[in-house]
Amino acid sequence: MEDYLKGLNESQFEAVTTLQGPLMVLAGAGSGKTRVLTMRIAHLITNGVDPFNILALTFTNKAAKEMKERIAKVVGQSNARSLWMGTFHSVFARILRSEGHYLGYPSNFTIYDQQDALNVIRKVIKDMNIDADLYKPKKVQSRISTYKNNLITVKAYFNNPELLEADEKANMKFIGQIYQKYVEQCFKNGAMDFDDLLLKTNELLTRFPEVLAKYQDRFRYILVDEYQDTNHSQYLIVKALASKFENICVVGDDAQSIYSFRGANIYNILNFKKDYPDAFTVSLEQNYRSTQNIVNAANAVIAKNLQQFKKNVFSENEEGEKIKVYRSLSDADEANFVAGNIWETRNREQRKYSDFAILYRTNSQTRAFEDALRRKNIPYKVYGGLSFYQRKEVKDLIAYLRLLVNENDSEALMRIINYPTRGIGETTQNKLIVFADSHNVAVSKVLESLPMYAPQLGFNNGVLNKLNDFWSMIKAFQVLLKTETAYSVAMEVAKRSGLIKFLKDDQTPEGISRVENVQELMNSMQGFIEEQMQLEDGDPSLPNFLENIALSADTQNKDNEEEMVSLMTIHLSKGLEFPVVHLVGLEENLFPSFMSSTTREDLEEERRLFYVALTRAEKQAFFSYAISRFQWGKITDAEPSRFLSEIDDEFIEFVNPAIEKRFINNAGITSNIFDEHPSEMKSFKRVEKKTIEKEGSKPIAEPRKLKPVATAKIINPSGASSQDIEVGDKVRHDRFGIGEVTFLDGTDPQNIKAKVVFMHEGEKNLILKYAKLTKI
DNA sequence: AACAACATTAATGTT
DNA sequence: TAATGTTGTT
Repeated sequence: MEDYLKGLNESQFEAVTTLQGPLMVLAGAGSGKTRVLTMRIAHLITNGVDPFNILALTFTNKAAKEMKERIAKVVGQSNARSLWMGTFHSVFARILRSEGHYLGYPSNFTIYDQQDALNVIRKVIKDMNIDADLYKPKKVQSRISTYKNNLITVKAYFNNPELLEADEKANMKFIGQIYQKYVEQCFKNGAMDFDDLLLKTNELLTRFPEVLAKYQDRFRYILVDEYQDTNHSQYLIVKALASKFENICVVGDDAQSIYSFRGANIYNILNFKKDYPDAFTVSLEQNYRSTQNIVNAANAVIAKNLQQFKKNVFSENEEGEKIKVYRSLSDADEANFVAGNIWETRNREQRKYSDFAILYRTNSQTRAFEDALRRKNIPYKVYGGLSFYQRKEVKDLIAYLRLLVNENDSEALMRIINYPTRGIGETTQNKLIVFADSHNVAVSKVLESLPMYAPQLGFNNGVLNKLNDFWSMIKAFQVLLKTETAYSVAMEVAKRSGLIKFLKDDQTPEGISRVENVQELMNSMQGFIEEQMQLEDGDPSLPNFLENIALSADTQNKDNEEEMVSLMTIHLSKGLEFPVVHLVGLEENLFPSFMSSTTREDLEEERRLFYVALTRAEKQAFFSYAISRFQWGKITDAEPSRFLSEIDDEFIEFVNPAIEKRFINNAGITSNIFDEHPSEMKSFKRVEKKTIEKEGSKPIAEPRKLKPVATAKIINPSGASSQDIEVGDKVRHDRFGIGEVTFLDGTDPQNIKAKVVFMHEGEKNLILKYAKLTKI
């Protein structure tokens, strides 16, 4: 037996060695899925399959890269290299580059990311002169995305009475026209958005049988990772390609389908057996990652979902500790607890900071944790968020580079035609666009033949010269591109366009960081080029670099070496594991998200998300929630997430820091359910809310007990005036009006909370720093 | 054209 | 609140 097959359990072995025909591998969390996938590919190659004939589709670029490395270790570099492995988007972008001419696309088409696409949509809506309040660009964009993912082209849309009617009813009757104009604009620009990469691939394979045959023949063995998160468009591509040999292996876990907002269709995996009646199914049910307690708790929650395969995920690891649940007063409080707990646990158990992760539902929760960690001098790293390549200054430079590669990209052109400012103003720009539109040519074509168009454009000589200068500059860059490396061209662009100088003129900290970001872009480019040069079939060209950054959001590599706590959204954490996980913000309307509380499907997805989060933990998990949270610019009350009540008591334990108990008692809230009757937790949701509201709005009987923990200074953000505030003071608030301070809490002057009973608005928890109270 | 003041919106998740 | 877009002023 081959070495790599040793140590596989029975079902893993089956999944790895069943090479022919359709196969579905249901891989529970932590069941060694990646190992199975890599070993399976290695096994294919060892058994004489040419790597050239294998297509492996992953969910992220990172996953592809890691897997490739692992495969290379088994079958050698050269074998691994000729594999086709990558995300749907990157693999089919590559195919479209060589086959796009069938559809009228140039091979150098630009890939628009979400933001680029949104900008185009904004302009389309503006040009149509329709009510921008009704047609929110983001909403329109997600509509269009849904259509594309379901292969509803513009034509199909207008031929579909149901859709037309639905949009009319939704007061969105212009959607179709916006869709049409958007598609036309992208095509004119020689650009595809993310959804196009899949949609156009489908079009290519459907309309041109010879192309389909070519790739069917090429991809004799197809593997799809994270199959539960594929959308309809992806499903059809896979189906078409696999229909000849039917050597299709899909791997996934229906319990971890968390991307329906992006069009993922869980029925792709649930119905796999219908698509391939002969399919063989293997379930990987043993979890090697987590303690029994964690696995059981996760199972308890996911069991509430109706739509799923029956599985029995189990662990034979140690039983492990119960999951500790912390209740806190505010988001800041929660963050302080988590930071403190990480510090203590690290010391107590001799752990590294990199053993810890803080997982949250929304990116906006990051800030509080960053603050708390920084105060305690705990090193941390935030993953995701605004990616480096989304920053304005970086996008500006990239726009130049894009324009060099694809002149037709009018988006890029207009972005930089007057940036840095070179006297080509709004009026001139508008005239250019209108003219180009009405003559049905790209803006670049107008600039290209400026002398010819000049009489009709009616620009004065000054403007003409400026336009000429700009375009000659771009042309000069293009010439450079033929002889120089991408890096030196970019350097030249940055300097000669005046971009660097423009940025350097701004000596504020933000300005300086912008210059650094541009430098960083250059560095990453240099790194990319070096990496590509080392590859036998590498491609260090500028177009390839641009494609790479367009399709990779996961640019931040997880530095395992670094001693840092990881902060990320649950979505981002999929596929990762950490010894200790803090799952935070477990509140109704946050997790589950307020957007998801309406339909059962949405709620089930939130539950799967919870399942994913909890199963990231190897040894210990901590839950936390706050009873009030600062969001949308004000403090809102919150109640614990329903998911907490879905876990049996035997797996969790409620703990609260002493200081908080004091607060609760002092405040006259008789909510001691956490301390004295843990067995009543099942009903705490209803009980607690009522208790707080009822007790909180009562006039406080014994004001003396409410002696302030601290006398706080009102910290006015402007710093202009600050005054002392104490319990009993009458205060005025911008929005809530006049009220009386009934309680103060907190020792850190930056973070003092006040309970104020307002005359009309009732009781509010306020953080002094933000509340801008005036003493009266 | 550049800047400042003002107004609005946002914050489920991402290839 | 913070980030972004819009309008107004010079």
